This record gives sequence, structure tokens and C-alpha cells, in this order.
Amino acid sequence: MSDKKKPANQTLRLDNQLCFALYSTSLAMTKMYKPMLDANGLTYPQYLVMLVLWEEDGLTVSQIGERLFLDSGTLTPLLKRMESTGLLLRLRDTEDERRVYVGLTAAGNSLRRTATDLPSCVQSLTGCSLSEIVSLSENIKAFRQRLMR
Amino acid sequence: MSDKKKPANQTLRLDNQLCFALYSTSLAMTKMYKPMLDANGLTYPQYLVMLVLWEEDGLTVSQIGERLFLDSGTLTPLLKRMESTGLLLRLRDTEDERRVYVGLTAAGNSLRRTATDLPSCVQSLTGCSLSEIVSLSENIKAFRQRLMR
DNA sequence: AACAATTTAATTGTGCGCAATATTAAATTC
DNA sequence: GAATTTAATATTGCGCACAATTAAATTGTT
Repeated sequence: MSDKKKPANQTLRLDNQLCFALYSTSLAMTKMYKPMLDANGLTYPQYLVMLVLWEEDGLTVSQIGERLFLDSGTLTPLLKRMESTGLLLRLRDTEDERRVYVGLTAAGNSLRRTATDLPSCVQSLTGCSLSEIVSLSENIKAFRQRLMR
Repeated sequence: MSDKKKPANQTLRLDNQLCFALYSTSLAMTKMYKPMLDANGLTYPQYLVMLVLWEEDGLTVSQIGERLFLDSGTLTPLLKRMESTGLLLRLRDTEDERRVYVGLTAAGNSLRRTATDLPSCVQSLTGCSLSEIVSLSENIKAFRQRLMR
């Protein structure tokens, strides 16, 4: 019985997979955010919804989904939880009653100020320069563009 | 009532967030893999476990977790599902009965051959050169290193 | 007007991801 | 050698993601 390792097929090696680099790094990023988001009563996907609404309030569920690349099966329960914690309101459009508009409450709006220093916290925790972060971010977004065609 | 947009706080803009670039691109990557993995009866996290075991069979749950940065709360039910679909076996160590070893079945091993052309499929679907993919992957992994310190 | 097609959101069910806790077993200490 | 500590896995509960389906309302066509 030799101590046989499989012939190291480079194409299938875990550490060569871009998908795993993305997957594991995204999860690591979420873990880094978690304590700061906990302090603000948000989960990470909820934080993303807030980023969208802080940019432009009063969007429909599907408009939020377009921005975040998430569907209603993900967003509906998430938005309901956020409504129950008082961050936003869900209002059915009276003109087209299929639509549901999502609007920030005063609490949701004021949370913006405390969240402002969150990205810089992350920057200092990683020890990366802004230009490094911007460059990596742009490269990843360019790759995402190609994936989504 | 002016058509007031919020002052465009650049630090909180969704499209400037590296975390969202990672998050959305990772999810997009998983969606790209999905049809190919479906054809092989695997989910994406299950595919990652297979990559680990194809490199080195007979690891414990925690060893798999170290490679994938996932904990037992994620892996235990996932491995049980994979056991029930016949890809692997879970065997408690008789020497230290706290350990559970995970070993591939013949079916799990043979799946490796059909999976070999999966990464190249992804490459052709994205239209990226190998060097582009390698470079992006290395940059992301270097960033992950910093996050995990 | 009637009816088909389209749009939008909600619902249902499965599989993660992870924190917190429990359980079990081995190792260490007293 | 009994008790404590440590280590490894399992369990529970919550919150996503997403496919598939359903429901409801608008639009388009005849």
C-alpha cells in the first residue's frame, strides 16, 4: 500500500479555483463586517438593502433586486424582517397594486450617519490602501460583467 | 418639493463597496456553475468538498473545514446529504471516537473524471484568458489573507 | 368588452452559513 | 484514578439564496 496521492490535477486543485477565491473571500468579508453590523442591528444583506435605499429611497422590491442581483424570494422575507425592526415601510402602490414600494423610516435614515464610518473601518482592519481596494474592486466588477452576459 | 437626491456620499455608494463586488460576483459565479453541477448531482458547496477530497481522501470533518473555512454546523448536514446520495462515507475513528473520517466512494471518485472539464467550461463561458483568471484569483486570495489575520 | 399575455410580488421548499449550545471522548491535572 | 479541562463533532435555530409555483393586476389584442 503506497501512500498514493492522486496525480495533482492542477485544473481541479481547490486553490486554483477563482470561484473558491471569490466564495471564501466574500464569506470572510461578511465575517469582518459582522460585529460592526451587529452593533447597528443589521445583517449583511440587510446592510446592502440600506445602501441601496440610502442612495435612492422609495424603490419597489424588484428595483432593489435589480441593484443587488437578488430576487423576491430572497428580498420579501428580508424586507419584512427589516420592516418589523422599524427600519423601513412596505407600501403597496395604489396605482398598480402589484408593486410594493419600500421606504425608509426616520430610524432607517438616521442609521446612515452611524454607518458612514463603516467602510473606513474595514479599510483599516485590512491594512489595504484605498487604491488597492479600488483596483481590486474594479477588477472583480469587470469580471462580474462578463459573467452576467 | 425639490427632487432631492441624498448628497452622494461616495464612501457609502453600493458600487464602491469591495464587499458587494465580492458578494455579488461570488453569487454570479455560483449561478454560472449551477447547470453544470446539477448535471453531476452536486450543489456548489458540495462541489468544493469534492475538490478537497479529490486532492486528499480520508480527511476528518474539521480538516475539510480548515480547507474550506467552514465549520461543522455547515459541513455536518452537507456531508450527511452527500453520504445519502452515495458520494462518500462518514466513518467514526475507532482510536479517537470524536473524529469522523470522510472517504469517497467509487461513485465519488469516478465523478472526478466528468468534473475535470468544468473549470475550462467556466473559462470559455467568461471569455477570460487563463492569465487574467489566475491574476484575479491571486489578488483576491492575497486580500483574503489580510482579512483572516 | 373579452381574453390572452405580461408583469410583479408572494409563497413554498431545499440547502447552505454560522452562532450558540450540547454531547461525547480524550487528555491533563491534581 | 477521579475530576477538570480540552478537543471534535453534532444539534438547534435563524437568516439568507434561489428555483418553482401561485396569485393578482395591468396591458395588449382582437
